[in-house]
Amino acid sequence: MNCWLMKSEPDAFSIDDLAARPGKLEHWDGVRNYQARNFMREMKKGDKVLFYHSSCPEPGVVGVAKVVKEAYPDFTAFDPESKYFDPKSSPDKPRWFMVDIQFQKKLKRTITLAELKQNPRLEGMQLLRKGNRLSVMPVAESEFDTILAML
DNA sequence: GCCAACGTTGGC
DNA sequence: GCCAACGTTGGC
Repeated sequence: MNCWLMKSEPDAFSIDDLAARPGKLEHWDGVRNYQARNFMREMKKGDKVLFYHSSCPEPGVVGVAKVVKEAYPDFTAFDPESKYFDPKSSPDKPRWFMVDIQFQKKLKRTITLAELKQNPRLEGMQLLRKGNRLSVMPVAESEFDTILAML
């Protein structure tokens, strides 16, 4: 069992949007970064995901989801109408992948980035590294538990 | 809106 | 393979 953190801009797709989806399911399309893609390909069914809101007034962890479908080709890359279209990706040779996640819970409040930074137990977290821009990244299980215990 | 950090592209 | 230019991310 691995743990992950996935970022989303709440204006584009928030934890409430996930909770409102039929079956509370969503395919995580649009990742166009190789490192993030590689992490998604490592994800296993049942892995836990921290849902993080970025680029907003109060960035931080807002909920928990789980992986319900392992990596498969991101079909938005094949669609010329999509903003995620990539002519270098094709159904025979897909370059980009996505996973499906399912809503588990919304936290009673946002555990803010500022709080995470103040917690000495989270010092090593990839999210807190300077200049970090990955939208998908691994989280140690101890860090995952530490964060949820901050509620 | 600013800016630091990082990834990607493309000329050489 | 190097590196400058450019685009994007994301906190503030």
